[in-house]
Amino acid sequence: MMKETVKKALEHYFSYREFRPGQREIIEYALRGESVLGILATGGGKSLCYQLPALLFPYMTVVVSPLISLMADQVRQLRSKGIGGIEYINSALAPEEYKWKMKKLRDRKIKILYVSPEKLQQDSFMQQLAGIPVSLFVVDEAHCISQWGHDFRTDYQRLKDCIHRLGDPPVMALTATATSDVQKDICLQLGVPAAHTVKHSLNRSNICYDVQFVGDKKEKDEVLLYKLGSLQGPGLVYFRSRNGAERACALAEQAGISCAYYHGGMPASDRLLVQQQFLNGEITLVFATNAFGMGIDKSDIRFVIHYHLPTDMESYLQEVGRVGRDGAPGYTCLLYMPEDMALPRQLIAEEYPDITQTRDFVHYIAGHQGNISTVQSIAALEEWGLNELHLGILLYHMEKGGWIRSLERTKDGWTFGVADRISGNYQNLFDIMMKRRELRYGRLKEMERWIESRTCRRRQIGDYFSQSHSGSLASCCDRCGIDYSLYEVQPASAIPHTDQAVWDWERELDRLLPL
DNA sequence: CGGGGTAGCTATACAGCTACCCCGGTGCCGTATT
Repeated sequence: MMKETVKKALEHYFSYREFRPGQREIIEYALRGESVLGILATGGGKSLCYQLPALLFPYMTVVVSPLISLMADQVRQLRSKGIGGIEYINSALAPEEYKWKMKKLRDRKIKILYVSPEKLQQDSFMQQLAGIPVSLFVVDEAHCISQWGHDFRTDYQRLKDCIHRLGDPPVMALTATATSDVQKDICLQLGVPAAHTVKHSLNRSNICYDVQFVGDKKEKDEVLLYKLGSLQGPGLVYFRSRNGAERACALAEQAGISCAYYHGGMPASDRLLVQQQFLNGEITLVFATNAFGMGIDKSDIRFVIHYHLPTDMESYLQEVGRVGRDGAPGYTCLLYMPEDMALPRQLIAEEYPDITQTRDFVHYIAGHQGNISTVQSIAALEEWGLNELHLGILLYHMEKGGWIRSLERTKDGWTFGVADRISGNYQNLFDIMMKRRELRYGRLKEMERWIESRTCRRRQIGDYFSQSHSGSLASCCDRCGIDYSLYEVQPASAIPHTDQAVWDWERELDRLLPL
């Protein structure tokens, strides 16, 4: 009977007749009122997993989403299907809009509510939300809990209390990538039994993994330009610096290629424009930092090139995973020289405060025992040289250690209560952060090992996810051999490469001297 | 950490050297009276 209803809803709301692999299983957990962790490859229809049960449940479904733009997209998509009662609440709302939506919330007229993890840490908001019955608590892009929660956006590690305040509704965590460590972290943080995990093979058999070793920056630029000229688009080139993305974009423009760049330092309107143009096919090439990613729902990306290294394999796999979602062959290439390790290493190093900063800040806090205290971000920068991120990390660990409580963000800083008796042992606090940093260096090292390994790259990725990945549809990787003609604009046989033969000499040789 | 840019040096001026400094990612977050 239940099955009948679900099928009907699937057809009625989403116009699908059948579920895609994994969807039914995940939905069934939710309908039974049980928590679940769902791991579905990108483009596998993750949102449907919570949207469908949400429409069948009597009460509201709360969806935690990492990006404001992502919330807006989802709301728009559902509304376009004629589904009502879908709203998001975040800092992007105008005051009147906010008031109006809060009223709608109180009147229990919201069926699916999208919020940021930060919003859930706001006590005034939580008080209102806690008065509304909730049928399901969803964490979309749940790998953020592990990837961002420990340092970049610590509110991702604070969701458990929110769930409890909402009356412990069943939880649904969804993501496209998760190693066993990340799965453990997610389950622990959200109280999902580890056995309630629905996971499908993450092997992307249509992706080719190439790594090209270069001697210096000049050669890297040359290889990049050659690839941009020969590869079939649309394509994406990833950088770890905003400058790098802009520079390469200018270089490509000089070479007569139509393209754009994208990074977090641009005005939102420009970012949206580039994203839209790329989606519409008006631009077929984007030079981007890791800001470009989540919410880019383009299925026909044909190549992803990495000019710089990410800080770990998971980020790398997420980024290359954007290629070929339509199932057609996709080419990925990492351009690498050993010096490239310096940049991600430094990015990791910069993410944590140093020992002096930690000591001074702890001393300050220790001087306010038993009081309500506030710290302004600007003051923290002037006083202790702590940027917004460092301050957030320190407060997060102090909260965890029980030194402070009722931590809340204010307009331009933080407010919190300091415990009566705290040890003030900053060394301990510092060690915890350094342990985390070492862990991140270790993950960068894994990336280095993958690059330098002589064996099949796909197989190693499988090992990384504790799965066995072997089959590939087209070319597998540079260690197994690549048929470049699959990815180039014209088949190599039609137009022999002449002046670019430098990059292709091995293949050229093979062609001239069979066997 | 280490590459890239540049100021400063030399002292016919030039071009070329050195020493030094700079740079390096991801996103939320204000409101309020039912």
